[in-house]
Amino acid sequence: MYEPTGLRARKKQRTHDAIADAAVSLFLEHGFDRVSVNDIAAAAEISKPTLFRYFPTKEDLVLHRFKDHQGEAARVVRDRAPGVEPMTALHRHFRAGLDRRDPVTGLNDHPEVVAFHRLVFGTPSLAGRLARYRLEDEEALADALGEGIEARLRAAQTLAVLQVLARANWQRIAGGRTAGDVHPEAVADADLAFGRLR
Amino acid sequence: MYEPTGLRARKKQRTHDAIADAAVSLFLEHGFDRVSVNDIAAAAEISKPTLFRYFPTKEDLVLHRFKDHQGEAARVVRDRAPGVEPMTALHRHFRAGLDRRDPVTGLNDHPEVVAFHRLVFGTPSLAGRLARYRLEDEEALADALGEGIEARLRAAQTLAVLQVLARANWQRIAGGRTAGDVHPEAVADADLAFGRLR
DNA sequence: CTTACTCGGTTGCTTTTTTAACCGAGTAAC
DNA sequence: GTTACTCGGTTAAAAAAGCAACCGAGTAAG
Repeated sequence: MYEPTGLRARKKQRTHDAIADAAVSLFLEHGFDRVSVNDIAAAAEISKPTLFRYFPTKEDLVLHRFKDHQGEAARVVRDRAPGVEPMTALHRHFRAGLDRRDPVTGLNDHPEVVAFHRLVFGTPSLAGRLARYRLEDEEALADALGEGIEARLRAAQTLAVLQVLARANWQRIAGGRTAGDVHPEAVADADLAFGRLR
Repeated sequence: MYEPTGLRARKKQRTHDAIADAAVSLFLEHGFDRVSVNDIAAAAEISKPTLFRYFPTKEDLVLHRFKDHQGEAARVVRDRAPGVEPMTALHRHFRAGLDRRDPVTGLNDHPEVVAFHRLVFGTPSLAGRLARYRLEDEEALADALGEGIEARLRAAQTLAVLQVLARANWQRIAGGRTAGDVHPEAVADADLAFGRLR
């Protein structure tokens, strides 16, 4: 269990971050469709093929931030402590996300995060790909929950709930309120939603 | 007459500078012999073979600054305007160097330059290589001045004069005086030396 | 006298990056 | 309806960089 911290790995990490940072900042400034991959490569001082070696598509330049959370629900269920119900584990996990203002919960009022959110959901192709990611998440969660149609239904309902909760939080933030102000309602919403889910 | 300003060239230039800067600053801090090429490579965040791809020897990490001036005297003579005597061209060139405080004239009191000077002439292996560079300069200047033993003698005397002038200036600066203060004497010395040379 | 360092410098092999050219789809000009 | 763009994305070849292992000389310990 060793991670190579050689020059190669370090420079790769830096290149990756340089590309992602250049891309997001250009997208936020001009909009996703008005920035070409050539512009990004130039800003990051790398060539176009190199850009595509780090990110398979233009959309991934934005969506890679969600990739870290890919399959998270399934993982939470699979790694839960013995004796804990799946829905309880997911509830606690979401609650912890709220407490630490994890952007995926929608409860984060940093200007960058809000602008990033607006970028993603204001760009159809990005929102579309995000929806497809959810389908994969659903499948993975279904597998973690068991077999058959019942597991699938519960997985679909769970992810739907998570999305509604996050969206509700985000809309409140977008309305001008602070994360700290919204937090109690967000917790209450989550309690209610997960209670109903059980 | 176009210079390729692609990514490749730009990054090469940056790597070159990063290595040279890291090396000189480490040398100034700890001394030439107490810094290994491994230390320099680590500080510049490159591998050892890469370092030697940019600089053939450890000494060149310091002396590359003089390489820019390699063969300068010969060039000045060869490119002089028609009707101008070789020694006159060299005299004017040196005088111009004094006016712009070119470090090779010794008339520069920037702390970095002084420290660098002390580094070079306080390290035997470096001073030695620098002397060998002078021999090449002499040959080139001799070729520019003509053929036969006479041209060689004039070349040798000329470079000797240049070195004496620079060393005199440097010693005055090392004594604590400023470049502006020393400048008139440096000009007078040069006038005298080149007058005698003709 | 061996053993085991360190240091300047090199060698071969692999990985990464650049370059220039290309593809297919869209789109504006004439 | 062709021409000539631009854009997302790919390909092949060549340059550059990383890595590990080595060489030969020096040097200190036992």
